[in-house]
Amino acid sequence: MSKSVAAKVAEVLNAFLPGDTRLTLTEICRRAGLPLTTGHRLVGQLTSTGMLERLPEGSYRIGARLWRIGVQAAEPRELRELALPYLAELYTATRDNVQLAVLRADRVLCVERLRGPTSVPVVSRVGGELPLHATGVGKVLLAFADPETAERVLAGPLAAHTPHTVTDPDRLRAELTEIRRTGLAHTQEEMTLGACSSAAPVRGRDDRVVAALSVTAWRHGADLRRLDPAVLEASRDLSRDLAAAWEGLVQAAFH
Amino acid sequence: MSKSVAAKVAEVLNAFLPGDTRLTLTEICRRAGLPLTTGHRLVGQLTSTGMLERLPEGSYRIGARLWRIGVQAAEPRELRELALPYLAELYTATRDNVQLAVLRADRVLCVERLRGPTSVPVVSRVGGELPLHATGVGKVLLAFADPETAERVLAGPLAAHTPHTVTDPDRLRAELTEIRRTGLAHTQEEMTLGACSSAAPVRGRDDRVVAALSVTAWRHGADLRRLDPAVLEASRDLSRDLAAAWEGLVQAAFH
DNA sequence: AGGCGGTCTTCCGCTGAGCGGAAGGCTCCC
DNA sequence: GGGAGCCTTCCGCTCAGCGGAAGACCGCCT
Repeated sequence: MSKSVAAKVAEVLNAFLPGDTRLTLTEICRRAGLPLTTGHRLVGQLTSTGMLERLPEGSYRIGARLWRIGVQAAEPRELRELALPYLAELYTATRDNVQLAVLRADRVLCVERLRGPTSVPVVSRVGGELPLHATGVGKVLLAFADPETAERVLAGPLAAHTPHTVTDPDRLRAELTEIRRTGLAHTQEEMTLGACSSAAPVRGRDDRVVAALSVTAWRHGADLRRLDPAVLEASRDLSRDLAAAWEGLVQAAFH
Repeated sequence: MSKSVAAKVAEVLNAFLPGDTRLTLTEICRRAGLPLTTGHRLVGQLTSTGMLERLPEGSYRIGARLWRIGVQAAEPRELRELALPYLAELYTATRDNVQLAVLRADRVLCVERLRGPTSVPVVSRVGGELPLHATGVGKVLLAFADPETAERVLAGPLAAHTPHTVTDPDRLRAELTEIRRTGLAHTQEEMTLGACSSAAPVRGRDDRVVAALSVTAWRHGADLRRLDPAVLEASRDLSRDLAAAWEGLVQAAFH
């Protein structure tokens, strides 16, 4: 069965990965699995409609129109809109890299990120993915995930991103147990050399963990645990607000 | 000439306007100008690819996959990423509705918005549009727009959103002159009854105004001008950071 | 119970939009 | 000059896309 045009359009758009500021037509076709002619025609049509934009030197990037459509997605917009003020306070308190993430397909999906001119550069990008075992938010999400998810991840390949990445499943299980006990996760140069983080869960309805937030700082800064109180406070305040928001939605549904 | 499938896909996605949490299939087809059968097929294909999501009660919404694609759009992502820490500080300082906007097709395009549980509810939505003449950010963008744009907007219909909306072009011209002089714009219940705002320009390369930021608060709160220092500071700091970022990009391009 | 209005789903004969290999042009580099 | 990589255009072929019609479902009202 041949692929529909709409499916090909999706392949073209999916060719753009987080971090790709622009792609050549040839690279788009390679990633989308389309012949050049077909890709050329579809990319042209998507450019005409504003979904893609062509740069002066000939390559393409995601268009502003797609941004306007994409930001309307309820998920994860509702979460990030509620979270933004707490992330703002956390950023103001720490002046470091603040992040909000959710669990998606056994990976960390970065929903929002705040960093200032003096923040540690990190690899996360909004809309991008990171591994669960090597990031603060990832460890939190893993700790509070259902046991099947956790075991599936721990049984899978655990890549060493730096010499400090914890790749031993038993050691990770012990860490996850501790995270569930304390409500806090830490990493020490496990994803990026020099970068350490403190992370905590964000709870929604029925105390379920729906996200995690974190601060990432340079290792040689002050003791990382000094970030814990601010992280815990943001976690608590956002969780409370989410619960209230859910309650409001339930109230609205029944009245 | 008939419309290509890719163009129809764009029409379907464009049917979703800011504020539409979900649409029925029939409404999507109505807005996209498509027969039910054609729409049904395309919407089904877009749902299969994750661009749209179908809700249990049968209506549709923008899918998370489109969010992930849309957030990669360089414009306005680069601006908002640089702006976020300054918006964060402005929010923390004021605890009110903070907004970043750009000029797009003679309208205000809301690029980012921060509001907390106690913030004044406003009509702006990320990705949504608002009029130039009735909002703080709009007046700033108009004041520093090229003269043709300003005259075109002032010559066009100036809707009265509340009884306080300034719709007299000459009065608006005088306001714009004052805004250019002081670097600040104010509104008093012109867009929403009860809501007042203070706004300032965000400058990029060559001192060009590329955006505007604002705080919106309840009228019966403290005197609005108390917000001015924080708004001006955020405006100044962000503009400086943007200039430095441009400089860095220029340096990178030549080395 | 029945009618109405709105929604969504499926059918299926028809046809032109979509297909993509080939050829060619352009730019950059060695 | 030649190679590599990119992008553009052509054009004969064909089946994916088309959409009106019919029908199903649901909720509301009388």
